[in-house]
Amino acid sequence: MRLLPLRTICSSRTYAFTPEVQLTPTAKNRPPPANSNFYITLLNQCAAEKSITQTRRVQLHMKQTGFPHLSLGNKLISAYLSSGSVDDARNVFDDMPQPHVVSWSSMISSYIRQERPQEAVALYKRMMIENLVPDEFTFSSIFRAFSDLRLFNGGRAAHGQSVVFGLQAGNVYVSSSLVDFYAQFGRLGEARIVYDSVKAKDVVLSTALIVGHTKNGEDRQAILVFGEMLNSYIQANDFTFASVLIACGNLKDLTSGRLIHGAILKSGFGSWIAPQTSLLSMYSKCGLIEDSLKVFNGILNPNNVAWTAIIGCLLHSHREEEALSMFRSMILNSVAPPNAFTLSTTLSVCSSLALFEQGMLIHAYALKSGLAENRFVISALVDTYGKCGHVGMARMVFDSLYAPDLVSLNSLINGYGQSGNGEEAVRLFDMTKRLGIEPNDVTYVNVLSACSNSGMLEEGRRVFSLMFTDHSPGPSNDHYACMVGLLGRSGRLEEAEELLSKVQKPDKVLWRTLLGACKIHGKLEMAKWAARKVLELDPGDEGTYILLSNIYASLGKWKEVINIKCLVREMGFKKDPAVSWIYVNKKIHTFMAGDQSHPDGELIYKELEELIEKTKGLGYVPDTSFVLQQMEEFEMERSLFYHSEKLAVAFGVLSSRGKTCNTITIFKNLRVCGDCHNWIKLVSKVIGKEIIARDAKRFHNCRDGLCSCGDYW
DNA sequence: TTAGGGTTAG
Repeated sequence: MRLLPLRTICSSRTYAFTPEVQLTPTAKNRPPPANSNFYITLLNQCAAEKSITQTRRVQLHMKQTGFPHLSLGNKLISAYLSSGSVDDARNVFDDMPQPHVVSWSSMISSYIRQERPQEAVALYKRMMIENLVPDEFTFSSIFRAFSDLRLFNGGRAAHGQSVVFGLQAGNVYVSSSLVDFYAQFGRLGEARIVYDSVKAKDVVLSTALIVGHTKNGEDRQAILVFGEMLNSYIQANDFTFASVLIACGNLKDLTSGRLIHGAILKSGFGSWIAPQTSLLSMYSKCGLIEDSLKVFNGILNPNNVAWTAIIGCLLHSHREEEALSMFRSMILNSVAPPNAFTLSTTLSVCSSLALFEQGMLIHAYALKSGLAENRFVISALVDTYGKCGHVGMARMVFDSLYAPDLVSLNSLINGYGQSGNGEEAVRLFDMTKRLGIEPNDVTYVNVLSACSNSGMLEEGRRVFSLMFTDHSPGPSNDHYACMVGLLGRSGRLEEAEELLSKVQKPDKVLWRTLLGACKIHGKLEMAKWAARKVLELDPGDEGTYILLSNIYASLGKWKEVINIKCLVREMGFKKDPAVSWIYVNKKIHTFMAGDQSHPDGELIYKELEELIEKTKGLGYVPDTSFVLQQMEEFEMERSLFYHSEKLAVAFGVLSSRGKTCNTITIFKNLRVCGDCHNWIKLVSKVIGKEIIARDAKRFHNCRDGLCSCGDYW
């Protein structure tokens, strides 16, 4: 027997196993011959199974067998698009001499689904250039691309084309999409014309108009369209119910909301997730958070939309602790992981309670899950860090933005303002236009408040004057209130009053701001006048009574204080008691004035006495003008010593002793008292640590006897 | 073709 040369054997093995062989088949290894029907069946299967790999294999097989695969190009495109690979589909599409119109429209709608509107519009324009006739599916998707890209004229031109091709009037698919397009640009008039042009309206078209109205703040109109729809015997679906409930919530129209809740149950949508989510939001907006929780607990498998909704509801109902535990439950129990919506909402909870560590944990989660680049998450982080007194961290997150964002910028300006760094706030404001951002109302409120917090009168005046030249439509009452506050705090009460007189319709906030300034400077007559103005606008404004009584108290006019207190009691008002709190060992410890309920009460009072003695050694003199009740001088001092913020600081000092932490952070629900402020500054010097006091308005970072607010707040 | 949840101030 003749042996084959070794090299030949090797090469034959190589031949059999390398992929090149499969691409250049010989008669022996050629795959079985196939016809169109065979590949059509295969491609249908690939599409049904949504498999990119299988579709690629079939395409490869076609090439190997020499089958003209582009003859089934439209089928291939369809299989790739079903599998979610728009790029593979595009490769086939580009190789085809004349793709079918269905392939054009499928490509366009897939680009839109994948949030690639630019490519969708480019394909649509190519259709126009090549004189192709789009079908109804092309039009029903292309308007979304134009609205996503904020290209109103492009969309309107496409509307014209759809009319020319006879595909708009009478077509609910095209018209629904068009109604949505016009509504996205706030053009409800045009949306209504399109809606009216369709004789045989359906549920989708009606829902599109309802949504259009709610998105543009026309909630009453939305409910009217819903009624029109029902009168035309069009049955609402889950989308419709979910949308119209938004309108009820915005209007706080509980009667309609409840009626619709009943209708949802009757029509069998009671267990559908979108209407349920809308229902819980509606109840929360109507102030019925318990009902929201009831609806949420009835959802079998809440998705991340429902979880986010309930977290937001709890936040808006000021039940932040529960909102956070809901977030924890979501992480532990839900199959749906938190998304950017969830994170920004939960960060807002952290921001509201100034929970720095929780905020950092969510930041870490965002980084790990790839959500740290979402603009909502970023701006929520900037806000949270700023409100936690860590404006440096806020700046770091802001600087990580590729393109600066208006909301983040506003949050950062606010962060600087609250921490007493008005100069940086103004510097950022001056950079705004250079960053390509147009400041809005919030920007001006924040920068003016920052000036007010830092006593920057001239800068405040300059910024305010810019509002008349650079900002249309000029300052609003809120901006005037900032300016009145700034002038008032600087002691220029007459000027503040003069500015106020220029406001066409001053609201109670403006008058109350003037009243607040009068309190700082003990201007009783002007205070009485401002208080009268507030009460003319809102006779039940309890804050005004309290402010006025505080002014009398600081001037020692105890008879008037008692009169007001009686009046307030008769009117049934209850003043929010001052509460301070501190986080120690992952627990919140709250204190009220003279509070003895803490388990470590004795130790805390002992610590407090010692701190008071030590600060007296540094020059602390109790300032009894901050006592708001008539009592003997000695009693006044004692009452000052047991203010809630002092107790919280004493507990903080006690708990941090021997530990490495260099900062003690306390919180107070109202403004920090002036005497406590002086005392806390001195305590920071005594213990050699920073004390951060966050009150209702701002941060006080006290270090070495000085405060970041420069004693101006 | 239509839908529910998100960030800033007051």
